Amino acid sequence: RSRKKRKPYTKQQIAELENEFLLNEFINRQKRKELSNRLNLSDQQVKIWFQNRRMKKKRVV
Amino acid sequence: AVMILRSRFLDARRKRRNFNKQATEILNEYFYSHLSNPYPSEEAKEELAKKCGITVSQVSNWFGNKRIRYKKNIGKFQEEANIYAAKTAVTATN
DNA sequence: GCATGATAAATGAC
DNA sequence: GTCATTTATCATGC
Repeated sequence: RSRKKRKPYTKQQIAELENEFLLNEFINRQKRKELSNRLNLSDQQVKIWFQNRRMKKKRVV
Repeated sequence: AVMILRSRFLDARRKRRNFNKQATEILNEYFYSHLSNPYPSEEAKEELAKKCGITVSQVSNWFGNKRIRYKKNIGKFQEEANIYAAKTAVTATN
């Protein structure tokens, strides 16, 4: 099983993800599904993005 | 558009500055003397950070970059590896 | 022009 | 879920 190549997201995708992150840092399945569908990202990608985003927030000291 | 420019401007952490030669020496010494397992523990990272005058995160970044770039092109680092191998060999005999 | 440090996707341990 | 990583990409130094 080969590793998926890292692909940077577009400004539009990031903007919408950030906007949702402001509303709630933990996204539920429902919103995750609708958001991933709208942004042409997989459900898994949105989930991972929120995880990484929470780590990033913590990292800023 | 303004937000994009602002976010990039605020991303000052990316304003990179090279480490001084002494810090690089210390990091390379550790890396090449632990080449079989170049994963310093949290305590080792803190010690390296203190010696080098950088943060623990910067130590982690350095090892992350070093591991992948070494693995990707061992030949390019061969000379460097020999230098530090000899250096640690000398200190070991003393 | 690449070397280098930092950050952004993606994986895996736990 | 967190979190240390791997990997590609970005931004800067020189």
